[in-house]
Amino acid sequence: MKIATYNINGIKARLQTVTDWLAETTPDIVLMQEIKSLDETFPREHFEDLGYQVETHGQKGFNGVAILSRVPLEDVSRGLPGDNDDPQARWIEATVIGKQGALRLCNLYLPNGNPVELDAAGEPVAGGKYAYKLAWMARLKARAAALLETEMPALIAGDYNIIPQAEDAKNPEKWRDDALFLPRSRRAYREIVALGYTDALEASGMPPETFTFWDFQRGAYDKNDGIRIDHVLLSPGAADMLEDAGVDAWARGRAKPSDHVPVWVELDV
DNA sequence: ATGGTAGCACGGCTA
Repeated sequence: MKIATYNINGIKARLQTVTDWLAETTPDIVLMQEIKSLDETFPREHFEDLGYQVETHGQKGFNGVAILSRVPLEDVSRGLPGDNDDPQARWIEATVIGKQGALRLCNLYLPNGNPVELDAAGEPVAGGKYAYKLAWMARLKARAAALLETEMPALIAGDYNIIPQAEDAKNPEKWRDDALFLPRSRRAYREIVALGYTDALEASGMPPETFTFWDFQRGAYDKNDGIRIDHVLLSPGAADMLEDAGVDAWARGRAKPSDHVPVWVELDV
C-alpha cells in the first residue's frame, strides 16, 4: 500500500498539479495539508471520480487537511485532542484495513510558529504563534503516546514544520532563529520520535540533501536551498511493514508547483 | 532592515 503526504498549498490553485501527480504515481492514500478550503468548497467529486474516498477537515482561507483513499476509511476523527477550543484545522485521522490488518493514519499540519516571540526570560510569549506551536506539539506528543498504547500500528505524517537536524537544511545557519529549527522546537520533535517512532525516510536510507520544501522566494529551488520538514513517523508495528520510502522532489520543478513535494512510503499493510 | 513569491479572496493575513 502506497501512502503519500503532500502539502499542496491550496487545492483550488493546485487541482491540475495534484491530478497529474496522482496519475503518475498512483498512491493508494494521500494525506494532504494546507487545502485552504472549507469542506463544502473542496473539489470532492473530482477526486471521487478518480476513485478516491475523500475525508476533509477544512477551514476558510488557511490550514485544512484531507485524506484521499482508494481503500475504504473507517472511524474518521477530526481535530487533535487536548484543546476543544482550538479553531485551526490541522489534524485528521482514520483507520484503513489492509490484507494483514488495520493501520491508523494520522495527518497533521503542525503550526509554523513564526514569528518567534520570547519574553525577557526567553520564554515564549503567551498567545503568540511560537507558544501555540509548542502547545500544539505537547498535544501531539500526548496523542502519539496514546497511539502506542493501542493494538493498532500507526502512521503519523504530514507537514511537521520541523527541521530535525542541521543536515536537513542546505543552509542551516539561515534557520538558526527560526521556529522550524530552534533548539526548543527540535527538542519537542525529538521527544515525540523518542516515544518509539521511526522516521521512514531515515530508515530507508535517504541520501544527503533530501529536502521536501523550497521557498517560493529568492529562487530557493534553483539553488537547491531546501529543507526537510515533511515527515512520516511510524509506530513499531507500522515500521515492521515498511518496504520503501521516498520523496517526489521532481514535483517541485513542474508547472504550478506547491512549495512542498510529496513524501511517500510503501507499507505491507 | 527590507522585500522577495504565492494562495485565498478581494484586504490582509499566512507562510
